[in-house]
Amino acid sequence: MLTTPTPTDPNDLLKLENQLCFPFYAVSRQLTKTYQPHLQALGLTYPQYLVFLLLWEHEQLTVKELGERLLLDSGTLTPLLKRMEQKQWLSRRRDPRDERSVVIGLLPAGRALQAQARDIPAQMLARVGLTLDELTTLRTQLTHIIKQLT
Amino acid sequence: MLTTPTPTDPNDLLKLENQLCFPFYAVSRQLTKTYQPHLQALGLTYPQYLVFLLLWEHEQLTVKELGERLLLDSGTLTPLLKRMEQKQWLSRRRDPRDERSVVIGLLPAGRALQAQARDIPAQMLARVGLTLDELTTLRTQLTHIIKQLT
DNA sequence: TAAAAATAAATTGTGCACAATTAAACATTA
DNA sequence: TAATGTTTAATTGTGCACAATTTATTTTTA
Repeated sequence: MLTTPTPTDPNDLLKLENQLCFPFYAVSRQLTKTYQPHLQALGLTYPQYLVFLLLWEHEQLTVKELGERLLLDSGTLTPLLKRMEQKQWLSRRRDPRDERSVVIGLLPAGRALQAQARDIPAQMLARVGLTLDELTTLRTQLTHIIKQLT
Repeated sequence: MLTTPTPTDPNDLLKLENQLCFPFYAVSRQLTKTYQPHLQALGLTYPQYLVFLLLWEHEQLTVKELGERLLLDSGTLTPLLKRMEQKQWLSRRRDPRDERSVVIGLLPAGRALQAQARDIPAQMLARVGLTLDELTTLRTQLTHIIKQLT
């Protein structure tokens, strides 16, 4: 045998179908598009929805804390939060005890959106067609990859 | 027993940690960041790299075909391809047999990049720390989700 | 405590992503 | 074949993402 056992083209790894990362990139964008109609009804974007998920749970968080949890920096968050502030959904003020920090606080109009968002997760789950088990397993794997890369 | 068997807060589904989609969103962005140093060395962005993966394999594709494979529309592709054209990596010309279509063709400078990109997939694979088996299984699942959502 | 280092946001500039609209070419059909 | 409808890109406008730099504040250290 002079040929290799599996005569693989060395360029096979550079084909789109063999990429690991493209499926992640594609799924992420398709998921965001699937959220679109639900979120549009509330007048918010997907990243803004993520900010609300945290604020509905915590009421108050600094920009730094939001950034750590969402893996976003101030270059992304500052303009995004300013847009949300303009809609009276949240407040932005310097922490008096540390003027470097900006504290983001949930306002009544923002709190009121939670009720309207309540059914979104279940509707999304139905749409992707995964069982709760599959979803949990997948989430564990993804969380592990995130930890690996961060 | 007056309480439910598993007394779950109805708002639990609206917590970030219980989201399906955030991990996808986060993994996708972290992966792109991990590509960054490799791609920067070649002077290209991640979406531009994806275009090259297709052109290295097919030499010529219409904007429509690129869009179908990458799930991107002309609003994204047209300016991206114009930037790649400016770097002499590819050509853009109308199809003489159907003037509606624009054919993207690989140019020598673009073809030459393939050699420099050859090691990127293996380095990325090592970086994410998945076995080839895990990767294959994951890719199958993701491809299924994409089909489900598209 | 004065100088140096570190931290937190904001700013600047580039490049996607995508919805919505427009324009041109082609196909269909009345 | 003229009118209608469809297809393909390009355009316009908004909102992320992120690298790199800047500014203000706080902490550390000499």
